[in-house]
Amino acid sequence: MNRIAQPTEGERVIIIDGVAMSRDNCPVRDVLDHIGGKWNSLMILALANGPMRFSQLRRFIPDISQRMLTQTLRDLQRDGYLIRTVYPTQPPSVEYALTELGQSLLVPLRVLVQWSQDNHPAIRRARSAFDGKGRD
Amino acid sequence: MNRIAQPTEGERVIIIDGVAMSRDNCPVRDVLDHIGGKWNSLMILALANGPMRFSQLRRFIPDISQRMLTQTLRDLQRDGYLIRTVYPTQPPSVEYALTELGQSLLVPLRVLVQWSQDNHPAIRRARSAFDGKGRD
DNA sequence: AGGCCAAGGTCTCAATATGAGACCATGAAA
DNA sequence: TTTCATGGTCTCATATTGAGACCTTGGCCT
Repeated sequence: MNRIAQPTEGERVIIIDGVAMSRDNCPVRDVLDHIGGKWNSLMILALANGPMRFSQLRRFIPDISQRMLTQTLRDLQRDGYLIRTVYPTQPPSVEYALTELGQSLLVPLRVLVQWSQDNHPAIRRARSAFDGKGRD
Repeated sequence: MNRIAQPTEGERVIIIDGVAMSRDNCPVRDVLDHIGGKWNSLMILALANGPMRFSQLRRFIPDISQRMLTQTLRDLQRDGYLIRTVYPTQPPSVEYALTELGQSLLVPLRVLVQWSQDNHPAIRRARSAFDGKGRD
């Protein structure tokens, strides 16, 4: 479960559960850094039950700015999580849909969602306990 | 799998897989926003196989700044994922260890890690395909 | 004795990321 | 004729993060 390898003299790269803790050459950090973005995983979940258009997503996630919506969609498209289809209507409408890769990411995301629901009360308790300790 | 409820006249809160897309009153977004931070989930994974001290973590995750290390640890402690123990040595040493809550978060995180490993090649392919499309 | 190092931080300042909001072209609806 | 919706981009203000100096105490080396 924990391995240590030394690529060059004196340097050690520590790997836990397949996660190299140094940024370079670590698949997991590469993926995590992207889907860990502020809006990315939420966007995947938003598209979970069918394609959506730009403005639709905007209304769907009310607190995302148009700027970040564009950028998040581009990032996810670049990584192959979704496809962008432009329909030549007037004005053109654009549809975003999950790819198979995107769909498959739903599985681990749902595990996380489930965990969050189950443990949210505990987290809230911890938080108020911590914040309460400030006073005396 | 998809429900719509209206808390106040005209307002609609859309819920997918238990994730309300509006920020407020959504347990999942509350949790996700925190563990989705840049260093948070990585830190949990770093502590997966035993407690560690501050400087140890710093060496472990070479590209985190001391500032963010402190802050990330505080956040995780606040949410109850880890405990901070100060040993009254000279100079004092501080140990960070996962709580039960933190340990339990390892389960969904590992699912995500597994997925990342499995799908990293596909993502890299998608990325270079996308970037290649820029030229002509 | 003087200098350096490590412990676990905090403080300041620069770089980067995000948010708020104006703007754009088009065509349909009012 | 003004207005709206489409899917964006552009600019500017505000967060968030990174880089690096600084701090205190004691041990080690010379």
